[in-house]
Amino acid sequence: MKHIAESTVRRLSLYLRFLEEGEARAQDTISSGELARLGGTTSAQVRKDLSFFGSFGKRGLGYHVKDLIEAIREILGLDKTWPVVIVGAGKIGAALAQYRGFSSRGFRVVGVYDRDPARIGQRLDGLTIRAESELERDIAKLKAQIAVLCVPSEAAQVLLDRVTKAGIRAVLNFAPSPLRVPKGVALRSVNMATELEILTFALTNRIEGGPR
Amino acid sequence: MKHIAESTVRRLSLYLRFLEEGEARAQDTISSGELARLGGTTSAQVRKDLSFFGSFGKRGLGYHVKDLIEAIREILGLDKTWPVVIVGAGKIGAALAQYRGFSSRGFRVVGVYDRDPARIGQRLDGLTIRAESELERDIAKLKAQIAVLCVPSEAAQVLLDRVTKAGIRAVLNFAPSPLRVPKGVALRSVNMATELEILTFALTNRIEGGPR
DNA sequence: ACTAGCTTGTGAAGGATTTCACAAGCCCCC
DNA sequence: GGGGGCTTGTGAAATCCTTCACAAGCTAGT
Repeated sequence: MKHIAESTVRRLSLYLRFLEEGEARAQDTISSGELARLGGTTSAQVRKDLSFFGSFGKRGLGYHVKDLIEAIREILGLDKTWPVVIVGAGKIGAALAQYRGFSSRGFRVVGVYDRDPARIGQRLDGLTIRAESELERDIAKLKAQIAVLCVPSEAAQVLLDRVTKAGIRAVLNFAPSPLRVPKGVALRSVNMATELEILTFALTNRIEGGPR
Repeated sequence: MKHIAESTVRRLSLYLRFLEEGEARAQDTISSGELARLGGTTSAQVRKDLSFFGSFGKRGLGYHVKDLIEAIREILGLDKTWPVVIVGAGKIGAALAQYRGFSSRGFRVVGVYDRDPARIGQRLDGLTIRAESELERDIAKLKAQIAVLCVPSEAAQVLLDRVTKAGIRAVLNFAPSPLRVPKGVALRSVNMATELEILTFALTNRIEGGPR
């Protein structure tokens, strides 16, 4: 397959949300124009995004909501349930472990890990915080391929190396430090300070409308 | 000033982190090549990014670490302290209110707000959770221009409208719903599910190396 | 069956961002 | 004071992404 831009994947995720809302309202079909309006983009963009993966619409009618939901779920890999482990049960890790928005989208948090003995054994929702030393065994046993890293910067690279060796293929990192991943492992980093800094840049430089 | 790409601002924030680490190690100068290696980009990219704002280096030598730190801080607007209000004291809001990574970068959380009477009055670090009804008065009094929105989707637009009316000029949103902002207000949204979905897309489509 | 009115899918154009490549400048050493 | 070895700053080229614009196709109504 041709290379797909990250911006395209991000928009597909967004369209999926609108489609699911439409489905909940018993909406039958939707046009590229309506999806565009909801997502703050153009109808051509919506059609182009979808066209990378096939042709899902009917000319004159638009897209059948249920069919398009199914198609995008499959494109994004959401047609199955993904077990996710959360590494680090501090404030952020604990918050994410209990975040409802994951389960509704096909993700299931199957383990939360920490190195602090004071935290091990505590319960978060239906999960018990486990010792970091169990990570390797659990990842293999649970066949988890996705890890969310919520540990301090100093510990991030070591833990990333450990989980990738144990079989993790994708990592969402919240530590504000650059990480190296082995080839074949996908990494995304979310840096809260950077997000705020993009905002202060906009404020400082008075850009009309600001970034999106 | 010419329009600056968001990707450029994001990288500047990253360079700043590396420069601060260099400063902590008493490093005196740094080349675009070294910054590029740390940030996973190219030296030409680093130089181009900086060139939009001026010329900060010395040929043959590189950039003076302290000077460049100061320059980038000024570009990003980090040469002052920004008061930030957090709206919503659920799991994510509470975690962010106590997040250390903000204060070290010039942000100061000056208020945390919730509508739930059970939460109002509870303490988070040095802050007391306050009633949402106090938002307008406090934003004016504290001259806060930045708000972090950590409320459920249904409440997000209403609260965004309220805080922008009260003087907020930039919003970092964690609710997974699209928001409309008045002109002149900057908005960024972080959607945890979308981040994971970009990863499952990469896993499903076996893209070499995956997204960054 | 034909027409009017939409809407898709997609090449081509346009715009934005990244990479290339090199002249110009600085430091250090001899 | 001059030369060698680096490194910056920046136009130009290349690549990537978005928007344009239109032929083709579907539905509904008559």
